[in-house]
Amino acid sequence: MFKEPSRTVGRMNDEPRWLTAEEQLVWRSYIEAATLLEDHLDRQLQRDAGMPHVYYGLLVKLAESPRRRLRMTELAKYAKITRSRLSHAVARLEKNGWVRREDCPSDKRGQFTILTDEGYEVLRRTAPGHVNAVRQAVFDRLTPEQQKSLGEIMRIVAEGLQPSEAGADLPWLR
Amino acid sequence: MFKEPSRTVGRMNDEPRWLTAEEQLVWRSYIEAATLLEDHLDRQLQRDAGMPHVYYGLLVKLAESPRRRLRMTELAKYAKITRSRLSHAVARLEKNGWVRREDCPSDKRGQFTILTDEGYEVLRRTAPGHVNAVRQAVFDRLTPEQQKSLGEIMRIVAEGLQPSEAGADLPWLR
DNA sequence: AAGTAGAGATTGAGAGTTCAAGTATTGGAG
DNA sequence: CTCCAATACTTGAACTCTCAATCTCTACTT
Repeated sequence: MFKEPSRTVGRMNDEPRWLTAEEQLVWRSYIEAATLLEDHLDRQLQRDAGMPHVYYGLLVKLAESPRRRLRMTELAKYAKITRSRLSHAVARLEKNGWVRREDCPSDKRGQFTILTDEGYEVLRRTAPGHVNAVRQAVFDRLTPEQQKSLGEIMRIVAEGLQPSEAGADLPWLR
Repeated sequence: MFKEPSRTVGRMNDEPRWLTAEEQLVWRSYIEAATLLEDHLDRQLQRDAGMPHVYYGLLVKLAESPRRRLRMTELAKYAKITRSRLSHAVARLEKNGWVRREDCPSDKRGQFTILTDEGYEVLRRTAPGHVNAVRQAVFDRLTPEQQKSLGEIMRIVAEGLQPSEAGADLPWLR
């Protein structure tokens, strides 16, 4: 990405393992596609649903949850965002009337975020357009094998970046 | 993602083509990995280099360019970001002394962004850490086949989202 | 029964991004 | 040569995100 791999022989090698030419191409493709895609979906949803992609994702998670509600921390975990970011997001969605908060009865610190009927309606109205955008940008262009492959690859990458559930209490084993 | 595919037979079908269960899993994995990864790299670079991932990418593009300079529009195109975003970004990088501007002699509207020695130095110092982060998060976890596959897939997706160069003037052929 | 470390969530300020509108310049068309 | 649509880039305001507090409440621990 920035230097040639060193051909150093016969001595300690502190040289970082630079990306090979092929790896660079892969990485570049990834960055470009990810940037363009997120950008594309953000614009699509901003235009058609009045919110960025992340916010849409939050509503989807809520819609899929029992009683259309989730605790903040849970929602944050599912959406892979920080609690702080979620707080701001929910504040905004609440202002839109798409979501409302409710105190958790069993834990006074806790808050539920609940998808309102209005929020559900927004989702119902805009989901088709969004699915269509995703299809056009991704699935319609890939063979079934590539789709499967993409799933496996991204699952691996995601797992590597999570505070892994299993064995989380046995940090010395990681 | 939100509804079951309809089994409608024998009439016009306006029903959007919802994602199948497998497609949903793929998409979910993609979103999660992409979110976690961008987040991870942003944090890593913010900590070690004092800038977000996109800004780092800009410096890299400049470093790779002849005379370490690029026209704004060009740089924006390479980095897949809008000119507006780039303007703000360059303003910030300029304030850091990592980049400077120069007027284009042949086109008075034009501006070059030029990587300063100081900017180059930041890159030299922080590149190893960044490459390492990328390796750890991505390449070290994937087989060579998966790496190749990822490259092909993302190249396809990226191409689909670009204002395709070739035939751009023959929109009816697209 | 306090005392306290930690969990759940929010806040505000600063940094980054978007969108629409702005300025300046260029390359033709007539 | 004049006009003007298109290009190159910038700007400001509104919005979003991050980071470091902060606040409240819970669950121990002693």
